[in-house]
Amino acid sequence: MSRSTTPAAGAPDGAGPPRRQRSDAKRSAAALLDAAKTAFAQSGVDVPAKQITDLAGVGVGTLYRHYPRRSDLIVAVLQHEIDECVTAADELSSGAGPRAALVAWIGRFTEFVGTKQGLASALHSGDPAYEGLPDQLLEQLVPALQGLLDRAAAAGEARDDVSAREVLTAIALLSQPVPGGADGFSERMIAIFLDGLSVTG
Amino acid sequence: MSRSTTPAAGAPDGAGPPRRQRSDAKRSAAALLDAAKTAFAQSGVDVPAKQITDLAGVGVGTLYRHYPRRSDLIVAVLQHEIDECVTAADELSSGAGPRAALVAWIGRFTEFVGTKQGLASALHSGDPAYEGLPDQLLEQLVPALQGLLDRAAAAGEARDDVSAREVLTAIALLSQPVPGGADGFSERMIAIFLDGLSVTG
Amino acid sequence: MSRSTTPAAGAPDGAGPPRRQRSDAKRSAAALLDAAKTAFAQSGVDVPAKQITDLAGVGVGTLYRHYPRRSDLIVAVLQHEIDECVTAADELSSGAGPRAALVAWIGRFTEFVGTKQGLASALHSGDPAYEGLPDQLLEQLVPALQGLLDRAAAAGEARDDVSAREVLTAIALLSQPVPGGADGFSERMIAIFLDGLSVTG
Amino acid sequence: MSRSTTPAAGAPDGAGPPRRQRSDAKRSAAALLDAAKTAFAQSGVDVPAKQITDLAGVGVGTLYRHYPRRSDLIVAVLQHEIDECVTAADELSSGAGPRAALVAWIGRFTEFVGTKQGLASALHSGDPAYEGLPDQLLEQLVPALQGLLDRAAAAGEARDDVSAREVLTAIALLSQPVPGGADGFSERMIAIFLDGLSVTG
DNA sequence: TATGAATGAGCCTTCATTCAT
DNA sequence: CATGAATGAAGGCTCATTCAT
Repeated sequence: MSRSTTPAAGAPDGAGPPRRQRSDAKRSAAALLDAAKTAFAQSGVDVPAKQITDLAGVGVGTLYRHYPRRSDLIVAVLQHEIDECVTAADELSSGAGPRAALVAWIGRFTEFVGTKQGLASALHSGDPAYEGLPDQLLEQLVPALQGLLDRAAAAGEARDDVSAREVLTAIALLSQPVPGGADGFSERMIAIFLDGLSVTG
Repeated sequence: MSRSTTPAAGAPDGAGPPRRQRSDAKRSAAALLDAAKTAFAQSGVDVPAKQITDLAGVGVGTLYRHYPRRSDLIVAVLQHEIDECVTAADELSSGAGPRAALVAWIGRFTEFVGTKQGLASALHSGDPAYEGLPDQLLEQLVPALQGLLDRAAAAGEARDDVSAREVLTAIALLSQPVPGGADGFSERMIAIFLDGLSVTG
Repeated sequence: MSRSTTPAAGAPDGAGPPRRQRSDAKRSAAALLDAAKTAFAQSGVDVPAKQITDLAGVGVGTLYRHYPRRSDLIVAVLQHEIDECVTAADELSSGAGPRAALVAWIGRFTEFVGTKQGLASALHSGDPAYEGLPDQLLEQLVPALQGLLDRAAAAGEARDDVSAREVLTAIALLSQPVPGGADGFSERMIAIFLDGLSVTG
Repeated sequence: MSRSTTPAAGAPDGAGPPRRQRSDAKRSAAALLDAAKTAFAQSGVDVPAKQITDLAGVGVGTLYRHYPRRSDLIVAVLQHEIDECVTAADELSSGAGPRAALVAWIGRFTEFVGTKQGLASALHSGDPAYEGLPDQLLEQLVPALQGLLDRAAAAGEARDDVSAREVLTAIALLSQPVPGGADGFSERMIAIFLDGLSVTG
């Protein structure tokens, strides 16, 4: 009734691709997901929405259409990566030896967690939108690790009084990137932890 | 030479309101430090300044006088606790056995880190104000742990190819509170890590 | 001359999805009109377009095709009801006695206005799109009332120094629903007003 | 932690008064009240906050400090005027004759309502913030009118089966400014209504 | 020195409007 | 013709920071 918006915004960019090709909404959603992943990694979960949309090459409105709340975006990003991680476990479990497979997968997981810095803290922010989220995500990874862990335990190469879930959490913590951390810090600390995990005595 | 150096203990105040007269700026600074510690713990480092000043019972202006930048406050809070932690190490080192002392101090440290959640992420935020800060703080703790670690290594109870600094960092990570974490999660994971640390083979 | 003017009732449609084929644009326009009437009543004239289109079961684009500006929709809604009101006057004028017919029609009009709450304020919003609109709409009702009013005046049952237009406006105002209004408030106040109108002295 | 606001905004306006004189918060609140009154009258209750603050010569923040919610401002504006209206009643009641006083006060009230257009609709918006507000405001005016009404009734100049509250509401409705309204429209319609009110038969 | 009112930049979010399909 | 995804301007609101008192 009152909005007197200027008729059109005109072309925002002479150069870019021929834009707005009704590129099947999915394109936008995916681009946003990707942009968010990058933006979150660079600037944390509180990164301004504008930064994400610019990176994705879409308007803010599009972000809100696909991910009404910030948490929706965060969840989507996490879920997307978790999926990849689970897949990796399947592939690894049918390959190398018990210990090797365990180590390999943990390496993959470490990599994943390493780029998720801020995300974790968002999950614990108390925002009701994340209610049970960490748990839910973690549960998807538990089976992946459990299999590998069982094989190792069966081979006498791992203690059996620790749950896959706990190991997962511990590894996740040790995978956090640290400022003055020399290269391979995470890997070496995780190795020590795994050593402790092998102390079956 | 007879003028008392004490800054006018009996300032004239007949007129004005009974305002907090010359109430030693230090009082404010301390109150703010305390309030910040609490506020940070409750709401993270991004807690609104107002919340801190309200808690401290001072005006915002006072916060800015004592701690011009948010980082100044964060640093102060951390430094304050680090000091207490270092002191504890001194006391412990001259008490129990090598391993016991090590474990005890790490327990103390764990406790400290456990309540600092958000602070850590602030340090890694990339903000130039924290340039080298984590390092600097860590360095103060290194000597504290190194002594305990050396004693343990000398007694054959710890590998010697890991620096005190690395152990400190690893423990700090494992001390992070986790959401679904059962009681004693941190302690148990740290125990496993220490087990790995004892694997001198 | 043998070609049927009916626009291809049997359009080829073998391929595409069973889309609403040539579903008479009128259907959409009508559905929108109806939806708008409801939406306006519920949420005022500023109700988001989306809400109207959802209610009508059409896409936003369709709304803009039929009613480019919000005012077009508002005008259409009002016009639609005015028409019904005028029709009612015709029927009533040839029925009951002077006073009874007048009262009856005003009752009908009251009902109409009562559900138009927000619309009125839109008309007075200063938006050039409504320039002269209220006048135009009002003019259509004037004849309807004038006849009834004249009959009453002729019978000495109404003063004659007030125009049908003014009466119409006054009644419209008194018909506005009021919050704490007891049932029949409008009716009773209008009755008082009509009493005043009868004071021919 | 992240806000990198440019240090200062500099002087927004070379010409204006020497600004920011700590002019006793009340000054701001009053200026805002006044500006709001004007802005509401000109552009309705939904007028952008910026428009109000510009008019008041203060920053947006100041608006939110004094009136956190839009409704707070609306209520304040209304209350302010109600007060003046009530005061007027006191003065009038001890002056002219019964009917004259009644008419005079209603004139005053009409004036008040006439400039409140949009406000009324805000009160009926269903926003919980206005819960009971109209009632509350109305109740303050009821005693003012009741006295005048009683005097008139006692003098046989007004029917007694209508409450002051109802009269108040009816008058308020008739006082609404109408677009094509000739000068004195409200007054004349109200006069007719009052005539009806005098029909004691 | 302390206070807290004022400021305004910046971010979030909604929604009118366009336009590719 | 209809659809609904995309866009981006507009406005709400918060909160860091300054500065008059």
